Amino acid sequence: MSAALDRSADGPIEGGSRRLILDTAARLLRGGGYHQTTLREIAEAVGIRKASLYYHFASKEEIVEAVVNDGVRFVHEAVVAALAQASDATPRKRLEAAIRAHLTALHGHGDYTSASIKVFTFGATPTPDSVRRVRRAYEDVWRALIAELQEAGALSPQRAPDALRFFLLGALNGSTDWYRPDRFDLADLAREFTGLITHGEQGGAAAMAADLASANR
Amino acid sequence: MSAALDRSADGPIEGGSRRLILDTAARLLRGGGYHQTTLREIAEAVGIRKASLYYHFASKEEIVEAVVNDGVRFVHEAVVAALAQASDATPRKRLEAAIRAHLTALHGHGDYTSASIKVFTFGATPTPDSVRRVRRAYEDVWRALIAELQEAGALSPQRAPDALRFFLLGALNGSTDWYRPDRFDLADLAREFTGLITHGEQGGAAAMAADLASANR
DNA sequence: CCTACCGATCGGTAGG
DNA sequence: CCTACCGATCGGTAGG
Repeated sequence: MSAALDRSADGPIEGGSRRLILDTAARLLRGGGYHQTTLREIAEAVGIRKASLYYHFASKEEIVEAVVNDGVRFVHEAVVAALAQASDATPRKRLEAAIRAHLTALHGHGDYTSASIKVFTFGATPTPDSVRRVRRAYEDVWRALIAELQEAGALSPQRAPDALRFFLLGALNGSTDWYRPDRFDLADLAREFTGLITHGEQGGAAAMAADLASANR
Repeated sequence: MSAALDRSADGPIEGGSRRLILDTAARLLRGGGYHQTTLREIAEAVGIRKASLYYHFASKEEIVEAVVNDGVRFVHEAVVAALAQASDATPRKRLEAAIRAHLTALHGHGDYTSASIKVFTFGATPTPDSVRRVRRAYEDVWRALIAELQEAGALSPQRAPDALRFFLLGALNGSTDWYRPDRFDLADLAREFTGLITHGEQGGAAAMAADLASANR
């Protein structure tokens, strides 16, 4: 939570109120989406009256926007960190690290990330600009990674990068509809998914050669 | 529309009323999902009063259920038909035909199919049994196809079939979030997606050999 | 298929 | 952070 957003000096409010509201909203949005989640539910779960939410936020949309952006930023940072840590790994391993980080952020931590996926649309109102910006920034990470992997030969250069990105992110985010912690292991899933798309038209030989070249540099 | 469901003999109702309601509901559900779409909207778009909807359906849920099931059945039949027509093709071509049929049904015909994807959850009420059955029946088509392709070597037998199915169907259905007719060609997308997952750990050589063997039998 | 109506609930505001 | 209230709208029903 940034200090600029903390209004604890402005009124009858303790430190974590705003964050508590967002935590609660994230949990409910994750389950119900935009329209199903009501301000009364959020307020009741927090332990305050509904009208009190308006001391912290100007509207329902502002609450949802904050949750969604936090969720995407969290995945974004997790993937960037994983790629930085795997900067010397093979292209394949870098892809696997990015996929694992995305899946882990999506399922392993809190509710913000899942809520972000669930709230793809903001109902009748258009998607806020800030949300589009934050999403776009994260997509750029994958744009760059896919370009890198295609150059390195770990992903077939014959595949259209946009289709590849849409396909992969769609498959990863779709996991919110079927993933169950007791049934899947996130590291296993990441390995499976990486194996699924790691070979191009030329097949595994080229990718293996690329892996070796990368490991030796 | 089955004759058993046509109640045109029961009251002041013309032939296509029920179907017109479902067509309209499908269009609105596709855009807004379960909670955003209201009975008033549907009625107004049809040109009747909201209360009149209850002459044809017992509840909002019944309308949505009919749309969702019709949508899944439509994709199901399209994919089965495509596979039947490609029964002599290579495993790769069969997969591509199934993917193309799924994408075409999803984006090329009416609103039922997209509405089915959009209405993944039925709000607070649990997903109706009929919906679960219809969805499951369609998943079984992919279960069988994936098993067939893994046996034939077109998909790596090292990949967990369930993860593969979730991954692929998630990616295909996620296309409702980004697909634009003016930007993508469905046949091109199908070819891209097929190329993406068509090679296993052994790489393209094994798959190519399998294709040749299949083509020669 | 209609008019008329229902209680419940929605997001949001007034005023403290 | 509260009590009290708002108009609008929801899915659904009565009765024809």
